Amino acid sequence: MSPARHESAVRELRRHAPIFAALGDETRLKLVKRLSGGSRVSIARLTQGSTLTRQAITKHLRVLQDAGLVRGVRRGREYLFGLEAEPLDDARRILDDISRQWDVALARLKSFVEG
Amino acid sequence: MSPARHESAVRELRRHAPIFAALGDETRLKLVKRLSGGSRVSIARLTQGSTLTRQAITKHLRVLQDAGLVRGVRRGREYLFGLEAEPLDDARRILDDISRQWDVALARLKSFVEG
DNA sequence: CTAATATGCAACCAGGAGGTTGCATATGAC
DNA sequence: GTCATATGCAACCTCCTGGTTGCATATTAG
Repeated sequence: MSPARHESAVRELRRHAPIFAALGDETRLKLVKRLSGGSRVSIARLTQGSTLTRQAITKHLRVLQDAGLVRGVRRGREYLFGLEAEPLDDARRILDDISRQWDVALARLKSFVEG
Repeated sequence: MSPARHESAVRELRRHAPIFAALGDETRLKLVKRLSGGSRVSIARLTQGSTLTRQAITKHLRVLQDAGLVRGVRRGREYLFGLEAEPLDDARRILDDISRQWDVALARLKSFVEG
């Protein structure tokens, strides 16, 4: 792996850590899951059924939006939030990379032990 | 989807949010990536090359360990840390589920628009 | 117009996160 | 045995997070 590639990997981690951080809260994870159904939902509706305040939900949505996981559009007096797939895919790719590297390492160890 | 299945999904989110939270820090993400190479590394060696203190790294490792992402074993005066694949796979599964649900929703929308 | 609804903004609060320093202790090397 | 190395523990600090309440504002409904 070239030095250039290694640097880009580090930059990649820096870019992606906030995505995981945004997902690292139960409330936000629930919101993401809810929005993965495809519909755009208002803050008021997202608050319904939660024990939290509307403002708390609003803050969580802002965190998700800052991480790019969600995007809100105004419609009349409402603000509708919908999922954004791209950062989710980025996060998946990171985890896949790590798991892949891990599997390779295990395979190498196994072949070393056996051979 | 039965109520029972829905409840288990909520419990699943509660269990998995801490994994994402643990990954949601650049330093910890770097540590995980480093350990995905397969070797067990001591705290001292993990600290080398970082601008942070050994104690800071130790704290991060503890967070990762609490999330189950990493496990440490004592060897002599050292404490060697290695990756644990299972929670990583759990996190991947969650992301896959969400992406899958999202794709289904998009497909449904598309077929609706197209007729 | 008036009332209800949906959101925005700001202040405030408690607790946790991330980091440091200092000192103690266990283990390995010579 | 002595010294260097690797780690543990505790106190402390600052800043951010997650949450609240209160009030202001915009928009839709009747």
